[in-house]
Amino acid sequence: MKQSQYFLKTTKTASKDEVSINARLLEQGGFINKEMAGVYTFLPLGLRVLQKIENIVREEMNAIGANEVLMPAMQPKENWQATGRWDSLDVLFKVESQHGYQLALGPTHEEIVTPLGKKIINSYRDLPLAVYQIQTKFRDEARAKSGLMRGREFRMKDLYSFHASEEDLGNYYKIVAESYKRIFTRLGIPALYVEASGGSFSKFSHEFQVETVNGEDTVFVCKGCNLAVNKEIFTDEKHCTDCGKKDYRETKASEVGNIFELKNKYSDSFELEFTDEEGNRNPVMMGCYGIGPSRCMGVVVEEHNDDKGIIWPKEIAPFQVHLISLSGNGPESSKISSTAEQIYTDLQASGVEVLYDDREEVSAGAKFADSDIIGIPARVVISAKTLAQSSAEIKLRTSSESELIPLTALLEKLNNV
RNA sequence: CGGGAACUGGCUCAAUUGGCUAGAGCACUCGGUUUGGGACCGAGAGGUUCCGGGUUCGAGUCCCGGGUUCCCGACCA
Repeated sequence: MKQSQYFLKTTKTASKDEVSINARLLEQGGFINKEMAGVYTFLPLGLRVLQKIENIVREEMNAIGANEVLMPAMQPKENWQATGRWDSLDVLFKVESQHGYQLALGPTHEEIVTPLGKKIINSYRDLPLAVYQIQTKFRDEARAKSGLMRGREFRMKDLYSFHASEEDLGNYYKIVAESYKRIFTRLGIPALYVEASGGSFSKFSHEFQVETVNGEDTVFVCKGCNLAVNKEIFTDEKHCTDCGKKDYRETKASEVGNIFELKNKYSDSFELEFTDEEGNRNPVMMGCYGIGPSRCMGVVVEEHNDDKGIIWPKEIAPFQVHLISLSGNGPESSKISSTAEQIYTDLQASGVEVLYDDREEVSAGAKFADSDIIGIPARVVISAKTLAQSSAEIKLRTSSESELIPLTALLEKLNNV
């Protein structure tokens, strides 16, 4: 992508009353634009990151046998009344149609997926099953805060599983937990596995929490095995569920995922049952499992930055290479431009994702500053200096050192950054 | 939803005790110069000072009501 044609504008200064790092850097870098408190546009650069995160989640969900679906954001009031949550869920957005009926904007999808399960599930032979979606959710938060960390409209991957027994549910729950650990590691935000309350869903649940100084949660981490406990259910007398020790360290963390054993809670509301081997009707055992990709994006920025900007982990960076041409107006100007152009073409042909800063009339310093805040892993500079040695300069965003690479070796080098 | 703070051009901020035609930097347009860390010179465009009332000869500034945003708390399926 040529930067001169990209829907992108960085700014030197962040909005004065934004405090959170992710909001400041993502807005300054031209990744997102705030429309209202807790509601953002994902600009091209930000959308690329979001889609990479979602694709990692998608890959891992597919790998554990879950089927992708897409359920509606607009949901019938009756379904929410059936579970009692039309009145009890305080963050539910209720929409009044001009034609006189009401509906809900989905904050989660038990009210859709459970009746949906009735269309597919009749027999124990139909079980187990798992479906997931990656979708925009709506929650009428009393207080949206901290950029992408708590929005009123946000992206969520929600997975629902259906089982013939609690035991089978428990087994799948563990499979999902392992899948989640892989996901967060791939995103560059390895997460703690945390015992927590289940809220209105279940007595207990497990959260995935990323240790970060600005975290909104407090967790206690077992020094023996690293299993953690959320402050909300922690007591001094508690022995670790996993290793039995009673030695913890306290830390701040941000929640990026949460998994629940719903069991028959929602099956009962919608009479989702199956016939077992003996011909008896039993409620389907359900689990639900959530990850917020947009929130994850915020947490990644909170964790991966320096005083100059964002430092994207390679796997979710919007581009792998930021190619910068410092063509200037000198005698070498056109040669520099044409060399950079050729490198850009070659990189694209070999499948490297490259953002090419081909802008003329922009100073070197401004281009470097932009490159730093955008945070692409590898920066490649073509200038009169580098061409004098038939080379390009490579600098990794994580490093302060740069390296001259002969143009003849550049492509191979960049295919392996 | 309780408490605190803020709101002036696209962005960041000025504006004395209530006083003249509301200023500057960034960004933008034109001309020139410049090209390895957010260059420089000149010219230009850009304003319902969040909204509505009130006090006053006079309100960006004071008072009342409302809105929005950020922060703390509550909440967090």
